[in-house]
Amino acid sequence: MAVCSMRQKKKVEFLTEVELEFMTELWALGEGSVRDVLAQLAPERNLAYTSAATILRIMEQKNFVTSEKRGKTFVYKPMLAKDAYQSKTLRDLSDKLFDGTPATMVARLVSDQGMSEEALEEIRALLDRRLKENDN
Amino acid sequence: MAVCSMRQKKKVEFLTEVELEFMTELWALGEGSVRDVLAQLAPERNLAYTSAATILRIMEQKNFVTSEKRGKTFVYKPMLAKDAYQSKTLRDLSDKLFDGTPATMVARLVSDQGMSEEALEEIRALLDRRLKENDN
DNA sequence: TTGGACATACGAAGGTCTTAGTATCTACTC
DNA sequence: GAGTAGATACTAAGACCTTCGTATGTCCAA
Repeated sequence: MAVCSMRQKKKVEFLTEVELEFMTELWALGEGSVRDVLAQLAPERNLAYTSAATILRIMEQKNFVTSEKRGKTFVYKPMLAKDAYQSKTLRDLSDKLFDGTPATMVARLVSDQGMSEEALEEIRALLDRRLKENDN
Repeated sequence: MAVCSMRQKKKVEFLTEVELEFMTELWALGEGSVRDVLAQLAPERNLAYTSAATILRIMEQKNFVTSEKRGKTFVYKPMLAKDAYQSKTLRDLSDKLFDGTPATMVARLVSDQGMSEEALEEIRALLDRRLKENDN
């Protein structure tokens, strides 16, 4: 039955829904215990302590976090920077839903409503900087 | 046991991995039968005909596609435009991984490698157009 | 009308994910 | 040393996903 979990033949690449929720708190905190993470969640989340502990333990098995015993409790720390995970996720999404052309993705973002004029300006500034770099 | 599948209390929002794979082919084809979709998949995919049929039937239950009997076979058609699904997905990703600020997302896309100079130029042009519109 | 080719419907196996209960461990206190 | 509080480990239930086999249905030709 539970033959899996021991070794992972296929490298686990992406966080599940709940794992992302937890990782988001860890990214914000830098590191934290089960209780720390739990405290960050919305009050209406109502997740049992043992559930949170299980989730973090699994995340460690998947090498998304490391743990360090401090006193009698484990403190968990992300092994994956948020930036890096963002990039990885975008690459994946681009491949699967945007024909592998990230430009289409940006185009969709920019042409959709929901971006302020400042945000758009900011992005253009970024692009200009980037294009200038490439000239060198 | 199988209490589910009959009615769906929670509206299904996103395609699963395989559903996205199928939907991608349907978007490309416009519409198609089980056999049509199967033919579009990579040869090494080796998916049984009945599996493909099951997947499409489930997608219909979830209202991702509609079917129409033509002769003795069903022809399936997307109920969701690719554009719309792209937008929806980006919004979701922005909320979950980019603190709800799409600009961060574009920034990450643009600063990561993997975008050609042409693509960058193209996006800048798009932005310029967009910003000009806003001025009116 | 019977057989064959091809289609759909259903059920089930095996996997992962989420959640939480129960058991166990550890350290401190009285 | 026994008890208690708080932590971790284990097990399991229930939901959903992917895949496919088997059963059933339909149409056409000989």
